Amino acid sequence: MANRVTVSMAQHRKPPSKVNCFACQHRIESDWSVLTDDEVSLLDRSKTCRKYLPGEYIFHEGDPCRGIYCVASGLVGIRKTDADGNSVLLPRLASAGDTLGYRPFLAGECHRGSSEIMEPSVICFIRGSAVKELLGHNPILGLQFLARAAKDLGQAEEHYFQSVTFSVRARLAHLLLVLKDRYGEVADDGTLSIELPLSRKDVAALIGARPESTSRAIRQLKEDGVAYFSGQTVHISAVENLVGELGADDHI
Amino acid sequence: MANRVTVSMAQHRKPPSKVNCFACQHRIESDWSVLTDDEVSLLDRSKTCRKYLPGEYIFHEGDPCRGIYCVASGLVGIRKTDADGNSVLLPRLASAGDTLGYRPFLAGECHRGSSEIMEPSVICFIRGSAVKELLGHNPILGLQFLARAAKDLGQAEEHYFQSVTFSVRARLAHLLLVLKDRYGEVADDGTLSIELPLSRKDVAALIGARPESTSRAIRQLKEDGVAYFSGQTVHISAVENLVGELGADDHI
DNA sequence: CGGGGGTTTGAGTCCGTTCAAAATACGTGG
DNA sequence: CCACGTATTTTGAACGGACTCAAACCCCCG
Repeated sequence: MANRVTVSMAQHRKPPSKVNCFACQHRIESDWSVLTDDEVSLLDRSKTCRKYLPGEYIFHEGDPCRGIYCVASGLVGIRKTDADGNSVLLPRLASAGDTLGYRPFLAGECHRGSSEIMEPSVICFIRGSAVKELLGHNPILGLQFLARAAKDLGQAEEHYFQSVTFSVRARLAHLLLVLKDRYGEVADDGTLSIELPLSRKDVAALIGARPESTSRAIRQLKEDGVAYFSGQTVHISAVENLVGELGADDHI
Repeated sequence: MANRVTVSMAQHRKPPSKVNCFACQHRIESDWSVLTDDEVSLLDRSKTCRKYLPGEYIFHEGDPCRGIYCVASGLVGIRKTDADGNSVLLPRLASAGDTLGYRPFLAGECHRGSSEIMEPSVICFIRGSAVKELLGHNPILGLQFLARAAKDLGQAEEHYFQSVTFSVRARLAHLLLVLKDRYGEVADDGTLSIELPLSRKDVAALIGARPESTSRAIRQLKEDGVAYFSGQTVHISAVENLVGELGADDHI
């Protein structure tokens, strides 16, 4: 039902740039769910919200980290660029309810990547002092963050492992499997279709490959009947095939 | 003073497999430094210690995570293996004072890699219930772990980035730069030499490459006068050269 | 009906892998 | 101390995947 309300609101007007933490439905299933009313109130008072459009940046590599960001709606990625201009998107997209920049904040470091808006988004910034106060006040919040960090660390190590052992094609298949949970829809005939929130270039950056290589991998998957790309949407007849791309390649 | 006692003990006999947390000199510069005496006492009572020899495993991929491990001495690596038998060492070696397996424990997951002993080691196992109790009792410990996890996450993402953008040669150079802090020694003439605690195969697994490729990269570095390998020791005349391998390749 | 960016395709090259063989190091027993 | 067998490391040649550069294509928008 809450879903329905949101949808109808979206039809009337864009999400307001000033978000109310109490009303924020994402909060209750985020790390912030453990806060008391008083603490939520502090959180609410300590934040500033802003709308962003695709291509904009929230912060840049090397910027000092003065607090953390909370995605109220939209989608944002972390981009890292090396000296030669090679650019990579870290395989950790943040959407509504996700916290952004908590890693450098907690490690006491500068931002190590630039956060780039991929879809129109509303982002809340929470002052570092408030985060510190909340962490000191409510130990459970720290444990929430800890579990989150531990999960993200596992993901990151998994991605490292895959980048070293998987081909571009397998990494693409894996990306589709991840995106299907968030952007996939099952049609009446049971086939799965995913509406990618990303351009080809960004898909490439996400799997750590050039756009050309990604394009070829896309064609291969099409030729082998695994996934059919047309524009931003992907059609998949059997998810098992995608999974098969990861494990044992094709051994009898 | 506690320092002096430990050192003189080490001169007489091998480190005892039963380690005393109070006397452990690594504790004071680890996450556990924030514990009170009572808490250290609990820690001490809740642990079991064991000696391990190279090639042994502390735990295996898929094992349930029943607690965390503390490296009293030695060196251990985390190995991940895929369906085809490809094996990779995560670029996160644990030596004396480091905590092992805290990630799956805090994320509530099974072990995602096997921890393999690289040097003769003494490892303490701390019961999960005790860790939970300590975390609930002393919020600062949670924040310590949080900062640790945040740092490790940064490292992991950096390694992902490098695996995608760097060549084998550059990754090897980077590994040397990391190992020099722990295993490097500066000779009288100012040159640096590193005694690698790893076989070639393990060096290869650490940078995510085949031994053959690693061997060729080693030869290249030798031919270009950057680093001279002979057996397990590496001689480096100018560290700047190593650093140069990372950034802008050779642009004038 | 043109631009113009993003995407795809093609050809050539480079890097890293694979497979196989030689060389070196290492431990053990004579 | 040397000889021998094994395991590790290095080398070589051939292959393959991914990258580079360049051109063609497509789609969206003016």
